[in-house]
This record gives sequence, structure tokens and C-alpha cells, in this order.
Amino acid sequence: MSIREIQDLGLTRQREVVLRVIRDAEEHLTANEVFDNAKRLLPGISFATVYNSLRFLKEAGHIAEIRFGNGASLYDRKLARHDHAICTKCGVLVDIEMEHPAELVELAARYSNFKPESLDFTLRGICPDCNK
Amino acid sequence: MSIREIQDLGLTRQREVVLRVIRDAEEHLTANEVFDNAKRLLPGISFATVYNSLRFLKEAGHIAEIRFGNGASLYDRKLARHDHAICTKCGVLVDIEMEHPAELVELAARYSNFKPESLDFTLRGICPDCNK
DNA sequence: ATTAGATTTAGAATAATTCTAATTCTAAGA
DNA sequence: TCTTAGAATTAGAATTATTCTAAATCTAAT
Repeated sequence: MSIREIQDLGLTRQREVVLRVIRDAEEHLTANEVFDNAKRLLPGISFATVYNSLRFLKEAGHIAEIRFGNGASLYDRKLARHDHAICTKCGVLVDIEMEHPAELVELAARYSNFKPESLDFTLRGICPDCNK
Repeated sequence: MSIREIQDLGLTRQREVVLRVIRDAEEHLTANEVFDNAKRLLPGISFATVYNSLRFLKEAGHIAEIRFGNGASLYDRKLARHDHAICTKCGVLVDIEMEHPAELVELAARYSNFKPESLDFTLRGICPDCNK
């Protein structure tokens, strides 16, 4: 994940920085956190530009937006399609990387009559830490 | 779904009204829409009370909150656990009522190490209307 | 009737996100 | 290289969604 790799996407400097911040983050970030981190790399960047860039990168498929019950959207580098688990006790959000059972999308499409594009799920439960 | 049935839950008048509005709605409603409809049934009700009631009813398990990429939360009568499909073209949100493949929760729990409580998914795709 | 606790109310406050208008950048053509 | 049109950025205001606050009201149990 070199700078070069990001630059080759033909992004503006601001969008590069936003993408970099998200890719370098250990956790999922809010727009506000992205802004704070981006400002360190590119002090002049504005809040509106962060939002614009997040929208742009989302539409271009480089990142994903996730939303839950409370508060702000979280942004997720999008290395590959994946699902999420959220702890009902402490609220931590983690990624799940697994294949879906073969018939899942097919079933969902059949029941809804939608032409399916993607499917993602959220598991709610107790995280390993809270479960001790 | 008589008034009686709702009253027996031991709710305040305001909470009854909020629950009734959500149960009577054809579609998923935003808090704002719930407020508008509730005001017709109980003119003095305040916005804060609608939010308080939504939170209360959600915690009591009578309704569910759903959030997607843009804008406000939607509220969902909770007749039974169910999933959602959202149209990537027109944005319409519909319910999917189906059983999950048996191994889905189990797999997700195994991969995340969570103690599972519930799982719900969102199918993204093109709705029948947009697909014509 | 009294009272404690929960609920509601109105409106202010906060938080999240988008909009606006002016400015700057960029890439393509003259 | 100069010009220019369109896109992107900026600062800050505006909007939208939600929560908070403090006072008033209701409720159920003494």
C-alpha cells in the first residue's frame, strides 16, 4: 500500500490523503476523526473537503460507509467485501472476513424479487473481551 | 392490532401513540414522520417525547431502528425478526421475511469469536420497479 | 392527601452533514 | 505558452437530526 499505489488512482491530493488516512487506520473512523488525521498530513484541508472526498471515494468504490444505531457514520477501507460484528455491550465494531453460505444471496433475491448486487450482514452479540 | 392490545403493554399515552403510528405505517418512518403522525392523534406531543418514546420502545424490543447511508434513522414495527433489501437506484427499502441458512449465525460467530445474539442482513440491488 | 419517581414539555443545545459563493487548480485546446 | 472551462477546494454559514435541560405534570404507592 505505497503512496505510489494511491497516486496512481488519479486522485487529487486531498482525496489521496483522505484515502490514506482510512487505509492506515487500525479502526473504523468517523468523518471527524478522518478530518483530524488528514489535517496532520495536509494542514490546509477543510471539513467540507473531507466530506466531499468521503462521498467521492465511496462512490468510486474505494471505501465503504457503515452506520449503526447511534451517532456518526464510520468509514471503512474496502480491501474486500466483508461483514461486521457489533458488541451489544461495549459497542466495539469488528470486521468479519468469511464466505457467505452459497444460497444466501440467491434466497434473499428470491424473497425480495430484487436483482441482487451485494449483501452484507451484521452480527450482534457479545465480543470476546466482554464475554470474559 | 387493536388499541386494547397496545394499551395492555402498560405504556403511557404518548408511547402508545408512537407505537401505534409505527405499527399503522405502510412504510418505514423517520422520527420526523412519526412526530407528524403522532401529533394528529395527540396534538400536544413534543418532539423530545417522540425521541424518548422511540428509544424506550426500541429498548423494550417493540420496534427496531434501521440506518443506512444517508439521512435519518428509520423505525420499523417489529412483527418478527426480518432483513432488508435496499434499491441502489431509487433507494426504496423493503422487508425480507425469510429463514436464514442454518449455518449462517454459527459461521459468523465462529469467525468473529462473538457470542451471537442476532444477525440481520441487507441486500443491495435493483428493486422490481426499477428493473422493468 | 402526600410524595417520590418517572414522564412530558418547550425550547435550547449539540452533533453531523451539506450547502454556498468565492477562489484555486488542472488539463485541454488555441 | 496562454487561455479557458470545468472540477475541486476553502471557510464558514446553514441545515438536519438528535439529545439535553429544567420546570411542570402525571402516576402509583403509601
